[in-house]
Amino acid sequence: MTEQAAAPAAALPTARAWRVALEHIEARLLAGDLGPGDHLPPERQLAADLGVARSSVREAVRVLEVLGLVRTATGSGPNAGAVIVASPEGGMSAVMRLQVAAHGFPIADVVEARLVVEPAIAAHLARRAGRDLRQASALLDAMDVPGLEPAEFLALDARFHVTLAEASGNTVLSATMAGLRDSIEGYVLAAVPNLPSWLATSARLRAEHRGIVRAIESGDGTDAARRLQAHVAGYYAESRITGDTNDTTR
Amino acid sequence: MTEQAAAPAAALPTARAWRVALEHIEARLLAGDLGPGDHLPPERQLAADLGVARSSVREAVRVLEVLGLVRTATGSGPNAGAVIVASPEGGMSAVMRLQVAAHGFPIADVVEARLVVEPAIAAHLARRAGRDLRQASALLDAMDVPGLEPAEFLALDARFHVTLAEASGNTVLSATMAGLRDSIEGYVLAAVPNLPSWLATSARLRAEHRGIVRAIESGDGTDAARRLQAHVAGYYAESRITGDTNDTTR
DNA sequence: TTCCTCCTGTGGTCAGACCACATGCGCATC
DNA sequence: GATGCGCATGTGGTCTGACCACAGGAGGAA
Repeated sequence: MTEQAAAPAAALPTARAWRVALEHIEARLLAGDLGPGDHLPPERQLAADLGVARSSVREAVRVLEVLGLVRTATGSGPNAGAVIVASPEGGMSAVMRLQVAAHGFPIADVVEARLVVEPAIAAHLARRAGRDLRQASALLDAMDVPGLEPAEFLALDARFHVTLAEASGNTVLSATMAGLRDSIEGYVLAAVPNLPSWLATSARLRAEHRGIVRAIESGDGTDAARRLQAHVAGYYAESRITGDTNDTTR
Repeated sequence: MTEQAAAPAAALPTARAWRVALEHIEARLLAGDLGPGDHLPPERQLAADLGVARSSVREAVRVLEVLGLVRTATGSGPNAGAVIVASPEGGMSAVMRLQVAAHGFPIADVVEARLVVEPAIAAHLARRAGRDLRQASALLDAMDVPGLEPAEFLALDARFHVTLAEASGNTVLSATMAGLRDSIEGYVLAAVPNLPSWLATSARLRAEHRGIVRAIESGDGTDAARRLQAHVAGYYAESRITGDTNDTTR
């Protein structure tokens, strides 16, 4: 329906100017003409080259910025301008977070996706040679500090899970995991009061984390996946996360 | 260095206007104030309310549009304006496709992500009660038509895999799968000439598809996952997909 | 009652201007 | 000749105001 771009070829409804700019940049990326570290042409020049207004170019650049493809900076010099960075975490988080906010992604689906994806990552990680779990272990040590606030603990917990995904060495998997986790961060925090006992729960989570790391290190992918599945599912069941937050904090 | 945004708290560097608009809309979404089907306020009014220029509001709306959260239309009446739609496929595809183009997502990582995610989806689907694979089966029937061009066949193949993900009933998983598949579509097509024999390969793919559906229908998640893993891995190995396309077609 | 016309409000785009900022050249000074 | 400082320059960020195309609906004319 919205795919009029794939329509025959007759009377294309005057390609929108910002899309012209976006596709121009995408084409230059695909052609290898632009790559990480390179600067986009100045907005004014790009506008002149493409025959569109600068505001249209800016809309395209804005999209690229939110998607994590470019970083913009004012001023002059090598650090100024729009630079290709290709850091996907921000973009994945943005799309998932906003889709959750707009009810395009039900919370339950995000949780379920974690239950599908994360054990698979753990199993994959267990099979992977040369894995390095020191960073993840360091986070577990940090979580053993007594007296942590739930918010602090859960922040470390989130980092732990994302770090595991990063240890897989796969940018797509880690960015996806980061997005999944970020998109429901607010809801996870809001559901803490539902827990029967924060102390008991946090202790259990810490023990489960250690067990997961141990399983991965021993190369037992099946066990790691099973433990991770139970770990994630258990917490969500206990905290009874729903979509009713309405406490946006910021 | 560029992280002056994370500075103490003093003299926050004047939040960028477009971000103000974006966060305002996100907050209204989170608060349930806006939902699918609702209209965003007119750009001019939103600009006046927030004390920013209309161009800044437009940048925010543009981001939302690319992320698949709103659909915009000119004119007047119920269908005009910016309407919340929350269709995630477009946004996921956009972020993944552009990240691949900018070398933020190596092709190998996308392929590997499929190898991790898709078998997990299949296993999850096999365990799911009330699954409906009729649509997927119909696609397989369509792929049995003799004389299909590789491009046609692969388009159906892509639809089959995405349809399987959709059958899981999980919007996050299906949108992710769609994004993964879309992001490397061009490369898959470009690698067809690498195949030793298209006829033999397509025949094998068709047989494997049937086997996968059979495994899922029989509820054997382990077998379904194993078959899907071998199916995807086998094709990529045989077609020797690389990141060297440089044939952007459009 | 029906039909047609024009008014209205919407997004889409453009043009031009100004600002804040970081750099680095070039001049004045030592 | 070496050194230090100030301003020209070019960048993104923002605002203002204008015009266009379009779709719907109100209102008048038949």
